Formats: sequence, structure tokens, C-alpha cells
Amino acid sequence: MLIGELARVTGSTARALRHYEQAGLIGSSRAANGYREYDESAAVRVRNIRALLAAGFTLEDVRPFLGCLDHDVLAAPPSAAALRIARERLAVLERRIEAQSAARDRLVAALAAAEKARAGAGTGAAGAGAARAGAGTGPAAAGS
Amino acid sequence: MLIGELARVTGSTARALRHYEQAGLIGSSRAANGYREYDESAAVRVRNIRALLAAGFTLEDVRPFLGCLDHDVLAAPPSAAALRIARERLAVLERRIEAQSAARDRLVAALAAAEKARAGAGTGAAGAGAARAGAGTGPAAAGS
DNA sequence: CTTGACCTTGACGCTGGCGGCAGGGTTGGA
DNA sequence: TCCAACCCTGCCGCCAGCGTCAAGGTCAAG
Repeated sequence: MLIGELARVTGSTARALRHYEQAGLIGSSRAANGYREYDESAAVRVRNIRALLAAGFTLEDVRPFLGCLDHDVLAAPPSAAALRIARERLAVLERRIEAQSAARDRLVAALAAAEKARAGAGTGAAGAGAARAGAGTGPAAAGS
Repeated sequence: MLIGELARVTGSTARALRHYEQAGLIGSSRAANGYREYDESAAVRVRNIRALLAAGFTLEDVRPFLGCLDHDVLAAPPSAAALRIARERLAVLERRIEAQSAARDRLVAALAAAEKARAGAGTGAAGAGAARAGAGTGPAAAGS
């Protein structure tokens, strides 16, 4: 399989694949003309890599998983280091989701308050008061 | 308040504040000597901005909230336009949270499968089988 | 032989959020 | 008078994951 086909079947691009190779995540044999050649397992490997990337991993983070990615998924008996990194990434993801959910909740609350203020008073003076009530849970409180 | 003090009270840096200004997120009056001068509300505003950034917003994302950040929190004089933008942002937030939650779920599933495989078989042959079972929800399935 | 679709390496560009340095001006205190 | 501690603008660097030329070589088809 040449690089273009691998790109197609993995939903990536030739450029990305060369990038992964340069990062040491995938390998390739070379044909006589210098073209990269891949076998079937490369497709699986690349899909796994991209899945990890999509999950917020960096290329560096993916490296420890290389042993597993060959076979079929990243569920092969992974090294302790791989597990550790996965958990770290998971924690980061959780924190990010948490932070964004908090932002969302604040925004929802602010919207509700704004609409209530709208219904109550037109000028916004009363609205500012209602708004201030939400301030405790608002971004200003998150000044860590 | 000069930029250094504002940086101190907001836990940021002068460099960052100039960056926000260049991005149009904060303003400043200038003293005769050209120094930036800020009033108290600037600190609140900056803290709000940083809170949003910490929540995964980009500077661009923050821009629509500017009207709210001035006063005290993100509850503004609820103009129809502001409400609309807020709702748009809310939708974007929801989508982002959704995407990241999906990534998290995949990662969790992969971890669970990995640990099951670990507990089940050491060599990897049987482990690969167990792994394959988890593959449906695992990264390999996320080849979009 | 030519065309056109593939492939190669190399190198610069881009986005985001600053850090850091260069090369200055200003101000207050010893 | 001189230093230290501020401030200014401007610009390059960095990380990450590629995109996008540029400038070619290769190969099958017409």
C-alpha cells in the first residue's frame, strides 16, 4: 500500500502520515523507487493513533502505546507507563470538561437572570441587581 | 493602576495584559508618559477573561462576552443581540463538552478493557481477544 | 513522447497564548 | 548623578499538528 492509499483508508493525509513517521510513530519500508510501502497493520495502527490524538493525546503521549497499536486496538496488555499516561490524559480531559461545564452552567444562569431582568425591568438597573446575585458563581469568583 | 500592579492583582503578567489589549479584550487610558492606566473594573474584567480562558475558551470566544465582563459578571444589559450571542456561545460550549465527553468515554472504555485484559491474560493472546471485545467503543472505532 | 497522477524531501506558514529579548524612555530615591 | 525599577514598542521563539508550496523523480496510459 502506498502512502496515498493509506491516507485514504485511514481518513488522514499523506502529510500527516509522514509527520507520524517523522515522529517515530509509524514505520515504512521503501520500494526500489523510494516510495513508502505499508502493510495492512499500518492502517489499524494509524487509526489507533488518530483515535488517541482525537482523545486529546499528543504524539509524544502516543509513543508509549506503540507496542499495543500494532495488533488491533489500544487494549492490548499495555505497559504500566502507557496506563499512567492514559490516566493522566483522562484527568486532564475531566478537568477540561469540568471547567467547560462550569462555564456553561454560569452562562445558562446568566441567561436566565437576564431574561428575568428583562421581564421585570426594562432599563437594566434592576437587571444589574439580579445579575449581581449570580456573581458568586460567576467567572469573577473563579479568579484562581 | 499601572500594568504591573494589574498583573499582580489578577495573577497574570504585563505581557499577557498587553496581549489581551491587542486582542481588543481590554482597554486602557494612557498617562502623559504613555503608561497604561487602569481602573478597578479592569481587574474584574481580566479575572473574568482569565476564568473563561481557563475554561477552554479562546480569546476570540471571549470577545462576545465583553459587554458583560465590564460591570461585575457576565450578566449584562440584556440586549437582544447579546442574548443571541450568548446562546450561540452556549451552543458552541455544549458541542465542545459533548465532543470531549465522547473522547473521555472512549478513553475510559479503553482503560477498562486494558485492565481487564491485564487481569485476564499476561501473554496477550487471550488479552487481545478481550481487547477486541472492547474495541467497539474503543479508539479503533473512532476512525472518523 | 507527453500527460497527469502519483511519489520524494525540504522548508515555510498557520493558529493560540503568551515568554523573552532588544532597545529605548521615565521616575523616584540614595 | 546615577542606579534600579518601572514602563513602552516591536519582533522573534515556542509547542503541536499538520497545510501548503517548491522543485523535483516515477510510472502507467494514451
